[in-house]
Formats: sequence, C-alpha cells, structure tokens
Amino acid sequence: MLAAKRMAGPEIYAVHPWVLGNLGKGARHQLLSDDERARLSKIASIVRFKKGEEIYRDGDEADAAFNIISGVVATHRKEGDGDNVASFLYPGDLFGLSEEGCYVNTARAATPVVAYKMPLLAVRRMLDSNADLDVDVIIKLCEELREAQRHAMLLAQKKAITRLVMFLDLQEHLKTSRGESAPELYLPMDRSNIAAYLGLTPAALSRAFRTMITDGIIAFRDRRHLRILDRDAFNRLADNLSENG
Amino acid sequence: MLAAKRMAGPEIYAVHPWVLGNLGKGARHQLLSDDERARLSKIASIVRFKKGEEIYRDGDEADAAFNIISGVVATHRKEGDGDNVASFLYPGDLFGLSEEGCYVNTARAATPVVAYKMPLLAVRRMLDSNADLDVDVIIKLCEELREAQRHAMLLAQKKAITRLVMFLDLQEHLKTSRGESAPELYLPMDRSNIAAYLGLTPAALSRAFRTMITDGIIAFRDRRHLRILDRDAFNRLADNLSENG
DNA sequence: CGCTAACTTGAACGCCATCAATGCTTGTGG
DNA sequence: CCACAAGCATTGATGGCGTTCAAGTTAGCG
Repeated sequence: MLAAKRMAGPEIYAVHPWVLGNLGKGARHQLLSDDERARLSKIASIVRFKKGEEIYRDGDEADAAFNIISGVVATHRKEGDGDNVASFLYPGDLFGLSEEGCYVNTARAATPVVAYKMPLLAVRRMLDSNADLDVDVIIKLCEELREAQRHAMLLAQKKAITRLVMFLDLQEHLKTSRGESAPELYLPMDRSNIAAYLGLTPAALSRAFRTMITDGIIAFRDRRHLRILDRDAFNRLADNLSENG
Repeated sequence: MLAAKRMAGPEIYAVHPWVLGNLGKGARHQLLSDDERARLSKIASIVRFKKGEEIYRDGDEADAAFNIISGVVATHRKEGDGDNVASFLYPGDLFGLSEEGCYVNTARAATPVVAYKMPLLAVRRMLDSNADLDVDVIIKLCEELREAQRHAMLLAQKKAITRLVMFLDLQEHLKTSRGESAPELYLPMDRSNIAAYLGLTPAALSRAFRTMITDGIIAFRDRRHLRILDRDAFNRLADNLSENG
C-alpha cells in the first residue's frame, strides 16, 4: 500500500545536525545518494516480521544491519524489573549497525515490519571504501545520541503525566519531521511498549492517559489515534519541561 | 598529582568500539596522535573553573569546545521538576562539540576544573581537512551514545537502590577503564549532583545509601570514598539488573 | 572558630507498583 | 461473516516507596 516508489533500495533519513540547533523545525532528509542506494540494494534482501517477532536478540552474533521499509521496531534491554524499551525505530531508520561482534540489545517488531537486511560485513566494506558515508554515519550517530539523551531526560521525570507529555511531544516532532501534517497523532505501538519506553507499568500509563482525557486535554478516536484538544493546557505541561516555568 | 607528562596538549580518551563488544574489560585509549595534539594545543588555551561555576549555558552561542585536564564537569538540562544531570565528564573527555550554533545543555563544574578551551571554528577547520579525525569523532560519538543509553536504562529502573547500584557499577567500570585499581571508589561530585543524575531527590539518595550501609554492602571512609564490602550481595543486586534473574 | 552550604534524618502525604478482575480488539477458524 | 479465543487495555483496591517539607547535623571554608 506504499505510494509507488520509482527507486528501490534502502533509505536512511536523518535531520542534519548542523542545519538546526534544536529539535525545532528539523526536517529529515535522505542521507543516501541514488548511487549509494543502488549499491546497497545489491547486497540487501527484504525480510518480513510479524508483530511481536524477535529480529535479533541481545548477545547474538551481529551479522546484519536493518533498514526499515514499513512498520515500527522497538529495541529492548532487560534490566532489573523486566525489560525496558530503549528506542522506537521507524521507516527510514537504520539499526543493528552500532555494534561490532554482538548485538547489545534485543530488537522486536512492535507492528508488522518489512525491512532491508544487509550483511554487516558488506556494509562495513562499503564504509571503508567510501569516505562520504563516514559523514552519514556521524550524522546518524548524532541523531541517535540526541534521542537517547532526550529519552534519559524523559525518564528522569518523576510524574507519569510529565513523561507522557514529553513522549507525545516527541511523537509530534517526529510526525512533523516526516512532513506529515495530519491533526491526529498516530501511535502504532502497543500500550505495553509505550509503558516500557516511559519506564512505567501499563496500568500507570493508562491512568495518565485517562487523567488527560478527563481534563479534556486529549481525546482518542481509537486506541492508536489521538488528538490534542486543549493545546494551551498541553503546552503548559510541555513548557514546564523545557523551560521550567 | 598527575604523573609527569612530557607532551602537553589536549588528550581525548575513549574505548575503541570494535575492540570489545560490551563494557567488559574495555580500556580507554588516547585517540589523538602526537601530531594532532600538537596542532590542537596551538589553538587551545587553558581555563579554570571553580566548583559550581557555569562553563556554558543552554542557549548560549556555541563558540568553543572543551577538553578536561582535571576535575569533573556535569551537564545539566532543565526539565519539569528542576534540572537533571545528563552526564558526568572526566579528564580526557571532550564536550561542547556536538552542537552547532547553540549549546543544548548547561555545563557546570562539579569540582574545581582545569580544561583546554578550543575555538569551535578552528576545530571544525581541522576536522574538515583531516580525514583521520573523522574516525575519532565516530568513536567518541559511539561512546557517548552507549553512555546515554545506559543512563536511560538506569533511569528506567523504578527503585532507588537499583539505580544507585547501577550507578556505582558504572563508576567502577570507569575506574577500571582508567586503569586505576584502588579498592576504594571515589565519587568526586556532590550528592545533589548524583541525585540529579539518578533522577532522585537528595533525600531519596541518602536513604538508599543508608540502606546499603546498614545491610553491610558498602561503607564510606568519608563522603567521597566508599568501599564495597559485600561483593556478593552487591553483584546479586547488579545481576538482578542485567539478567533479570 | 564561626559561618554557610551541603547532607542526613524524620514524619506525612501522594503517586505509582502490584495484583486481580473485567472489558475490549484482534486474529483465527469454522 | 460470525463465533470464539487469546492477548491487550482498562479499572479498582491496597501497600510500599519516594517526594516533600522541615529540622538537625555535618563538613568545608574563610
């Protein structure tokens, strides 16, 4: 059901770190040239995963990197009380590359997923012989770094609602950075996945949603589509965060 | 009290990401060649900061990068309920580089600090004209990324003691990666800084310490030096985390 | 030696985890 | 297309833990 794509092959999107300072109006750009995509597609194969299926496991030998075509992947890490979600990955994202030797976290399909699978060895050979890709890797790493730091700041919040607002805010930025302008926010992943990302139990997440619904700040059309009704109240919560009133 | 250094100039240390997979026995290596250090030292000046002093502030125009000679720097970010510590930076660390345009967090001396200050423009010129430094930047970014992800996983823990154990574990790895083998752990920063890093209040941190002391797991010589007495109990807590026993 | 800031400790409250039961969706097979 | 089953989400009740506010103590520094 994708819009027809003339050009096949991996697509890696990222915001250019030195185009904008903050996560303001950052749009994501295609990092790969047509030539690079063509060469990558020669060594890539298309793989499919059912929702909930494991793509790779913590400790497995890292032999391939993945580039998402459609769907959402969640990377997990088992810690103390169950496993937490370290990141959500969307179409255009690349994962499985940062590791050498063994994967350091577990990747699982949060929705049905279609992806390019590329043998790590071949990718690394390309990187070695192509200085241009170095810059791309740096850009991608910067993006992942910023996201990890945002995630940490989110998790440092003490109240469930605060974390949820930061999460929704982040999702909105992702949406606009993809160029979508729908008034609704789409949350493709399960509640339990969101809860794990927020460091909460599903029950606590549900209550936080309920509170915001009762206060008339947000409304759900169905379990995955929500709309922000009271933008002022929402921003008041969000501003709390980035500017500490 | 540093060992005499024949060679002056910036030093940037990092673990090589593809020497070891995990944070196992990873030792940090000097990334810069003597030549690079010599050239960097030409554009660097030495600056000093008193404990608590602000090095740069969120939103300031980013005009310089810093390389720590001695002391500890904490990067802060103001969020919802006060400001949290995003990272601690030690001698050999480089900071203020990831940004272009404006600093995205506030850096503050957690102890008295001596550092090299390098104009960003000059550093960037060097990077552009020197492909070797690209790899160094990638290595450094990988390291920061891993650390940010560990921080997030730490913050996803629900109990104060769990977070504290993960933090102490991390400090131990840092110590061994610096090649130190003292039986004591040295915590140069204030309690309030540690609490902010752990996403806790100083009160909660104090209670977590007290519990571990009462249980005979750790003991303090003074406020900054502690020793792990019951390694088994400590590891049991730590293993809890990475293996979900 | 006294001051100040940081740390610790105490008591009460509030929020989230936990456990358990109900209700809703989704996917499967008849 | 419908019925059923299994998983997921919500809701309720309770208890533990961390926050909060405040007082007392210690450490660090002039």
